[in-house]
Amino acid sequence: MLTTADQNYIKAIYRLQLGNEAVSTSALAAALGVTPASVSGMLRKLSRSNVLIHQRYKGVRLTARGRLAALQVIRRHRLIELFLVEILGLPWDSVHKEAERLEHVVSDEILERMDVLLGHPAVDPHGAPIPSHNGRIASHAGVRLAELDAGARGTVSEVADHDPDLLRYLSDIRLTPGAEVAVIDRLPFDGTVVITVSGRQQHVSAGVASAVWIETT
Amino acid sequence: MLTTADQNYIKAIYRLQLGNEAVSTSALAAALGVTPASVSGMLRKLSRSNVLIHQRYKGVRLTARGRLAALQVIRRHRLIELFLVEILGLPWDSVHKEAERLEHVVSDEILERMDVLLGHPAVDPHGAPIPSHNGRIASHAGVRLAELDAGARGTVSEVADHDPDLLRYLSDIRLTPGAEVAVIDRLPFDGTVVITVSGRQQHVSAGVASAVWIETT
DNA sequence: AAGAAAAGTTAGGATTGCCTAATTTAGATT
DNA sequence: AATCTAAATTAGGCAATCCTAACTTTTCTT
Ligand SMILES: [Mn+2]
Ligand SMILES: [Mn+2]
Ligand SMILES: [Mn+2]
Ligand SMILES: [Mn+2]
Repeated sequence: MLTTADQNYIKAIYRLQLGNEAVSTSALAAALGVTPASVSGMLRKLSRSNVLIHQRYKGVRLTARGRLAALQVIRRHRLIELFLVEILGLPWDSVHKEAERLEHVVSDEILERMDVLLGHPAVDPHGAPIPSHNGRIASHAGVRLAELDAGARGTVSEVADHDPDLLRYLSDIRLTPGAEVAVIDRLPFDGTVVITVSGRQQHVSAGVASAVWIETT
Repeated sequence: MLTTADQNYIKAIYRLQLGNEAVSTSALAAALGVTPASVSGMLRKLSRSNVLIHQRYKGVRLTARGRLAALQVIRRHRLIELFLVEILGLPWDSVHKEAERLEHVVSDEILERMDVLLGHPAVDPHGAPIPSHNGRIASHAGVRLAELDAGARGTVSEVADHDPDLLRYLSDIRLTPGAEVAVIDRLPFDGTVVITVSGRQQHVSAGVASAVWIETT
């Protein structure tokens, strides 16, 4: 059985591996908030349970089993987030942290009930796709707002979910999944993007703009 | 901070301590499914954090702090059970085990939302009172069905929540909290109780009858 | 290509919570 | 009061997961 720590490591590797290159020990350590030494130890242990392949000094990759395990944890995480927002009415900026704990303890039966109650939803509160039971996941359609040029328009498909402050700010300026956005201009010197969202014109910093994905229309 | 193990120990001591005598190491070990040696170790640790007082070879008692902590965990447990039954629609015989894990990881914010959504309920799905925030709890009104004599009548106030098989059986025969019961007879030789519940006459064994509490009318 | 810097691993240790086996204490029996 | 038994405790270990410090390997710079 995979422990909570195992699941967190596997999930972090999955996220860092998008693009499919091997994940470095230090990147993992940074993502998990532990020391590189701890990561080395855990990787040795996890490779024994065949969820990943670790090449000493070269990095780590999930196996098919590891990838499935990661997607199942992500499914739990995202369903729980949506449940907390939709059914319990928690603010969307706080549910990520909650789901980070609950994803390891909610039973399959409870998760199934949540899924049914939510009507088999396709995306979480931040617009991220919810993987299916067997690890199928919709591919990420969308470009970072930071990469769009003046004249582009589209719909917000997803926003980064980690930072509560950022999420509250995005709520404030209506830059949430589903919102219609038009890019008016991009300032060349610092990447600030000038946009129109729900009728209003806004300036968003390059940092914020790279935390928002747009599906162009 | 109290760990999951700490909380389970404290809760078990609270339950065994009803009546207020000190709880023995072996009783605790049996309740928690660990060895007496493990209990001795944990008691030493817990007494350092002032939730209980352990007199070597004499037994253990919760302090006021420990009692409050126990009641807060019990509050979580019971609210979660009710939430799982009422909102998620899980069967009442399965929620105890789920709550046993979730009680340690659900945040105060989530718990508060559950409480509101459920309308500040007074009892859990098995009829057990839900302690308040600050550790106030309704006293247990009711006598075991096993102790009633022919002619007695009343309402089921609570049933034992641990055994799923027993709970399914009680559901089957309608002997659930709120049900009206009349005692027709009690067989002297083995304690079997003959009752009427929702129009039907039933024989229940002494074991079952001692798992059901009745508030007599 | 040599040396320095960065990245990664190993060694050794802490903590938590459990175990078994050995020992000690309390309480009951004679 | 001595002895036996049952209960409880201590001693010594193990697995998981983290840490710091020391060492090794890879990569970058010159
Ligand atoms: Mn999230
Ligand atoms: Mn997590
Ligand atoms: Mn229960
Ligand atoms: Mn528990």
